[in-house]
Amino acid sequence: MATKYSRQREQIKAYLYSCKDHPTADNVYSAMRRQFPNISLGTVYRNLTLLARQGEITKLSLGDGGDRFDYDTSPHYHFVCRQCGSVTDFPLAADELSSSFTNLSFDGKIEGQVTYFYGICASCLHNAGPGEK
Amino acid sequence: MATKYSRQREQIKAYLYSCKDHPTADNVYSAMRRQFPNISLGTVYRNLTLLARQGEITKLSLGDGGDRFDYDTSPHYHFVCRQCGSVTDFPLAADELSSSFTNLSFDGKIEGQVTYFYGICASCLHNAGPGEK
DNA sequence: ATAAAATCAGTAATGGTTCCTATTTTGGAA
DNA sequence: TTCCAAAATAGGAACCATTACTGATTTTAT
Repeated sequence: MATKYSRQREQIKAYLYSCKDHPTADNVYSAMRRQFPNISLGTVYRNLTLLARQGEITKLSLGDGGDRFDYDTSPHYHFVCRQCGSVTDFPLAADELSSSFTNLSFDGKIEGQVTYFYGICASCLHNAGPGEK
Repeated sequence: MATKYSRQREQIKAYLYSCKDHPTADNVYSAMRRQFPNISLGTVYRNLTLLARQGEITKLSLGDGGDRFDYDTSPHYHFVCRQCGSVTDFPLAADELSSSFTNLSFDGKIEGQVTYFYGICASCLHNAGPGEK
């Protein structure tokens, strides 16, 4: 259970911290193969899961496609483009949403909330103009 | 493109409308096999997808496990129990949350929002008391 | 140095979902 | 009614993301 050092995990973390986007496990795998040609996809998954469990990164389950991973663990929201699939940070302060439900009649223990927005991103909106695909 | 009648789809819809929980495609498949022993899982998926596209039901993608389907298409939220996996309606009026983000500086087209809550449901909380599994 | 524990690469297995094909059902028109 | 094209079906293969298993390798405390 004690976590030992591993070059692979170190690089995975470094890669995530260098990313503005929100890569999938497969994106990370592709990037890692440049440095570790023999790295296994399982290794990528294991380390992403471990890092997420330790709170060093966040795992995003945004419906379609694979899960994504975010180096930014501060509370914030995301926007998913229905057309190109891109995931970007959403400029809405996290607690603008999450504050209102403190005293409602719910009998279970509320631990958290998942919220994301979807639609068409700016880039796809502009490219759609003159009828191109 | 014109939708034709089908007994299977009719029964799938009837089953969903009789459900208080939020069954998965496989739940629906199991239920349908009682009436159509040879029904195909593909048929269930195709019809659930069709009904969702036509707005007669709602498809819920709540992270873990398979998608779920809800006969109630009115805007409302859900609570997912992290322990038993149950999905229940969440007693928070939908527009208490969804109103705040009209005039923020976002350049894309916002079409919708996905929000759900997670934690431990009342039943799991109570059963966990005396140390049983 | 050494040995236990953690991690690894490689690969098989899983679960949920979609896709394909030949056959059957539906619904409008002859 | 009967005929026909479109839509739907059952069955099964294929697909994708993820997890599980294995025996070899690396890390780290002694």
